[in-house]
Amino acid sequence: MNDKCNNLQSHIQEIIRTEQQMKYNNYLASSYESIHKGGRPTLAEAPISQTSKIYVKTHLDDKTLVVRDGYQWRKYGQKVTKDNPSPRAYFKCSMAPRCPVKKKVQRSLEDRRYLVATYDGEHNHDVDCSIGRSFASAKSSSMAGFPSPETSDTSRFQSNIALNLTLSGSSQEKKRPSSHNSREDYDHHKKKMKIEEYVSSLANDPNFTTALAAAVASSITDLPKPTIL
DNA sequence: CGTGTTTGACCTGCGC
DNA sequence: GCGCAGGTCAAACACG
Repeated sequence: MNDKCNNLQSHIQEIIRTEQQMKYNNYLASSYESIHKGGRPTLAEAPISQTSKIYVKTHLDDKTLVVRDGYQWRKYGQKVTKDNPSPRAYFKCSMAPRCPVKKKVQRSLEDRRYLVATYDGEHNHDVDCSIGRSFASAKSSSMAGFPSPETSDTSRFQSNIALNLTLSGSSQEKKRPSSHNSREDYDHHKKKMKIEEYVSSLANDPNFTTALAAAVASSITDLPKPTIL
């Protein structure tokens, strides 16, 4: 057990170094953005619990601008903005008829592998699917069920991980009722393939393994969670 | 047929 | 007042 703890501790040191590297990368991205947004309130100035921003890693050739966060969104517009050649997509929360939450999704100018999702407002309802709940619980200890305001790079980092965990519970999969026989088998197979794909991508995702290791470590020991300065 | 997406038009706020 | 850019609307369209 002690050996395992020692291994974990040394692994956590690596994790912290990795996070610091990520923090630096994210800092570059946000600095670039604030410079180019001119006049836009800085994130620290933005009202807490009203606006938050998360970064989601995607494939470069993925043009869907879809950020799967456990909620159901309806796209209502798309624009190409002046400071970023990638189109910005506008979404409204469609899980509740009167939910005021909106989000904007645009590929990061600094690092085009990342989508930047900006959330506006607060949900007046819960996530009603199991995946959504797992999304919320994945963030449970330090975050609410909704992406927290971007007050630190840690939150952005954690949001990124949480989002990757929700991939199989997208709106695209939620509504088809189960049918029978070959159709059911086909759907099941398809779902299985998808899950395997996600699991494989998670396994290869250093962010995920990092967070997993930290969670395991903190549950075994009383080590504080890694923090970013 | 219901639901979600696309996309051009329109609205609004801001700087000059 | 004008022009620009971001945000929103809504008709047309696609899809299951």
